[in-house]
Amino acid sequence: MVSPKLDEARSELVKALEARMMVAMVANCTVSYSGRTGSDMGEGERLVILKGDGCVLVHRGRDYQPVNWQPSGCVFQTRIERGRLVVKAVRPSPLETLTIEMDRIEFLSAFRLRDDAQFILHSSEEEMQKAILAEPDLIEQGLRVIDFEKKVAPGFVDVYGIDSQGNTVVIEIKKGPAGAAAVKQLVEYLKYLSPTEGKKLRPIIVAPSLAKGVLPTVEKMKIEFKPLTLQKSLETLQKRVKSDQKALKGWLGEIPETSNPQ
Amino acid sequence: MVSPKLDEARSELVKALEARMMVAMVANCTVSYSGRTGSDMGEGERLVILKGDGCVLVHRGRDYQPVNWQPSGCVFQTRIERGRLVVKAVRPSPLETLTIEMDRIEFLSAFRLRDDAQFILHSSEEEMQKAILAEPDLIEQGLRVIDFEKKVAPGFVDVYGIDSQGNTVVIEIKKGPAGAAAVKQLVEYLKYLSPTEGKKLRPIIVAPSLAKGVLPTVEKMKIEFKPLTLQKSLETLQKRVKSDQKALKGWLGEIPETSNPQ
DNA sequence: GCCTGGATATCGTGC
DNA sequence: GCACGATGTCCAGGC
Repeated sequence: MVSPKLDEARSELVKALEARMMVAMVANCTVSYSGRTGSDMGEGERLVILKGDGCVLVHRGRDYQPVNWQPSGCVFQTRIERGRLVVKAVRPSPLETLTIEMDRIEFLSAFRLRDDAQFILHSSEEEMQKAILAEPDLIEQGLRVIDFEKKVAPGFVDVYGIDSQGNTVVIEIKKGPAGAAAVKQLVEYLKYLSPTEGKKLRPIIVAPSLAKGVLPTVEKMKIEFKPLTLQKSLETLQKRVKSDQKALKGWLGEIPETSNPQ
Repeated sequence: MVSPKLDEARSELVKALEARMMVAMVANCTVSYSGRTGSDMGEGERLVILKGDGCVLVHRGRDYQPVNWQPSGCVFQTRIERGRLVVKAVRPSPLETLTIEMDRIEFLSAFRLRDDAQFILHSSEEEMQKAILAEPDLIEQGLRVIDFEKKVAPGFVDVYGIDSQGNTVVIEIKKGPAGAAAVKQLVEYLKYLSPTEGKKLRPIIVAPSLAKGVLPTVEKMKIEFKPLTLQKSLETLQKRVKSDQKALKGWLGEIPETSNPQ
């Protein structure tokens, strides 16, 4: 619908929302929010999106973030008042209300999206951990991994192992520059771990780099730093997949054309 | 444009992006992201939004958040390859790439949004702080505020003052239930502050309530708790505005019809 | 339900 | 550019 009248737009909107379709509209409007805090915005043209699960987005001409929004689970009300189409989205808990008042609708479109695909996020810290588990030599020659996500009092040790000399190795992984928080966390874990009799406890931070201020602390606490990037981890896992496929070839006599992750 | 051919869609897209217009399209597509981490998503219909400032949003049929996105400042590339319209959005720093491959476009629309309005957010914690600065008696009789957002080693003290007995008062404000983090933050600040000779240091948490588990810590650390809601703060500020207006009336001989905050 | 920790967090501010 | 704090953070997982 291009430039519909307000009552036409309203009936289309109601129909679409009842059918749980997605609605996108471009309209001149004001927007106000009241709930955990409040906001107000005067007249202007915006892209308004209402989804079938009861969420709302109001986008301006720029910025990735919506200027106003409402999460899933809202109840919608529409009415026409003083020459304006008013759309309210009320979220029950916490109680908050988004009110959009439109006086000129450039455009309205409703559609249903057929979409069964899975979204797969390659969480970087997890990939780094997988790479270390698959190839402990990434950290150092002779390291053997004993456990991972090992529970200690305040949380979980990322990787827990023993080096070639029999010392206990405790690894904290960070995907970005390791900051004070990471160091503090590792130090905290050390309080609850003891080395084998006559051996050492070797805390190691694995990350692409160390943040600026933490070097003194790291040295003082005798924490080692082993640089490892996400890139390198992914390469290692890739190689690993290939060598697994070779092994499969020996086993089954063929290599699958395409791998099917997840 | 409804159900355009890929090359028609591409030329319209290029034209719109060059004119820095916003483009919204509904298309069957795959999306992959590579950068700080990575993601992949198979075939499905989605709403794709490209804005004039170089940001991208990919929305599915539900959820407030986009499934994939790219912030402002991206460079767009488009090409047709193996019967698919490929749109790449590259962000230079940090280097990350979002790739959308579309094989069927249901719908494409380009528009320019005229929007000069200001967005006004009534940030709650700030309002509470303003209320305390305007009316220190909200906390207790005789409190005088010395400073706010006062810099101490790990951060900023929300409000810093002296009570009627000459003791130093350190206030941490929370708009919601004050949890362990708030208490820890306040305790941290105390390390870097000393009371006047012969006087006490009084740490106070100001919030609508205390979170469940923190009462023991609060008592142990001798932290005081003063309940204050956003509502009460706003009322106080409102009254303040009115009394300012009365003062103005005495001064100028009139009251403005509507206040114009911000 | 409350609380804790992670995020492709984003975004602003100070250095 | 980097580090740090605030966010209507949102969101999942645990208790």
